[in-house]
Amino acid sequence: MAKTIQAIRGMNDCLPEVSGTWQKVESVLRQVVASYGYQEIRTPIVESTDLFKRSIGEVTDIVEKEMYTFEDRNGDSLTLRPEGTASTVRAGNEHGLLYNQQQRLWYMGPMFRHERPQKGRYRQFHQFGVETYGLDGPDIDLEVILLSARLWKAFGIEKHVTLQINSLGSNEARQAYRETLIGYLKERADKLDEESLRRLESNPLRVLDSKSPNVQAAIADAPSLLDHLDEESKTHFDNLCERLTQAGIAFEINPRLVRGLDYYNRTVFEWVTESLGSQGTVCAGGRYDGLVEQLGGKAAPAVGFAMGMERLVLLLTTLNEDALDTSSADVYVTAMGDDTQAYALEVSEHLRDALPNVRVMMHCGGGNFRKQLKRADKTGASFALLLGSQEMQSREVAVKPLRDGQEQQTIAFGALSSTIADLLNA
RNA sequence: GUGGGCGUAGCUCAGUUGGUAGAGCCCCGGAUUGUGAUUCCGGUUGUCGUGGGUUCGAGCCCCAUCGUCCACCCCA
Repeated sequence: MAKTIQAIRGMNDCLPEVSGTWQKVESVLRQVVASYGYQEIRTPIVESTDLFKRSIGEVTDIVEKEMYTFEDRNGDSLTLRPEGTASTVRAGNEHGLLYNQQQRLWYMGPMFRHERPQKGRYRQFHQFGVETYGLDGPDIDLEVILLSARLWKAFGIEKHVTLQINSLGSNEARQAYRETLIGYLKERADKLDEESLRRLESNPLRVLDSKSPNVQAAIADAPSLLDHLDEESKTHFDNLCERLTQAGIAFEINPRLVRGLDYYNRTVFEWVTESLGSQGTVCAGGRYDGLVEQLGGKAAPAVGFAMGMERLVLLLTTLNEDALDTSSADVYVTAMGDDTQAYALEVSEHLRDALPNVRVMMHCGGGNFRKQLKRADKTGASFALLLGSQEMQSREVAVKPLRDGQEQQTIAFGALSSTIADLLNA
């Protein structure tokens, strides 16, 4: 045998046993965003490397060591997109969608980051995201969070996710706070671990959510970001919290919640679950009012979020194992004898004409009824149609239920589609 | 990038102090050539991840390497 070739590390095949779940997830996502009037935007998977350097931030891990960057044949540096927001803003600017306009957009597709694979973390992964532009009030922050909350309900997992929110304030206020925090941390440098000392230089706000109990104990009384907000951001945040409460959305204010991408300001939020191991953030987002201008457009406020679809699917399948529907047919058509083939085909095509949403699979490969019914059973079909010379001569069809104790019945060809429709709905 | 666990049949896994490879599932055939899922009988499944080393002899011990899973880190 020739040597086999494997998929690239961290890039997974989506096999039939889960592809049905993915399709369901995708259709629920589309339906919910449509119900809020959001429109889809599709952008290329490959972008100019500079786009991500300028938006995500030069010194972030994503840009420094996780991007799939390569040189095009003409020498340009290209990158497989590691996230969706930068591309959306780039496309919006390029086509004038963001110039003095309000936009409510969504996207869905594969993203690429060269990380060590782990549960809920892969090198090619999929994000579903929502981005809004031209709206600066807390009302749109609320809408975006409300939309995400509706998604959990639609998937029936609202009990397994919790909302955490925070405000990063204006860029100026955050800068000032950053200096204060660095001062505080440096005073306690002897109590910090190596990891935190490194972060002190690269991203001091990240020290706040260190997992080390020793570090947490040492910084228990660290100054809070929320006490250092500028007036406008504080009003914005208080207003959002109030509206969330009015809307009946439970949330937890987490002053240590910071985002890993540089472009965020003011509102940030995360939906977190306990059921996924260490990659527990299933959806995260916030406001990024400076990015549109930073990428060359006319300044426009923006809020959005992104959701990890692998994490969502993982959550759905671990919480609800028997919800997996791997059946491939509703009706399985069997035929015995060579001269019945044409009749079986006629029956199958007739059903597909009359009932386009019913999955009709016709047996191929011959064999006796016993063998054909074994196949029928394996597809998960609810009914088998048995077509032999008797049925063909009388223009009838034997309908055999496979999933419950119902009796087999023989009906006229003309009554077939309506009978099948009734049986499947019952 | 760092650490730990695991790599044996298509799948899930046994495999004793080192003595030449096993079970269940799946698949195929039959009991039953016009009736599945249940039952019974029979059968096929292998570069033991890869490469080296130790040994009379390695699935087992040693080294390297690749893959995979989990955690750190990072993030959705």
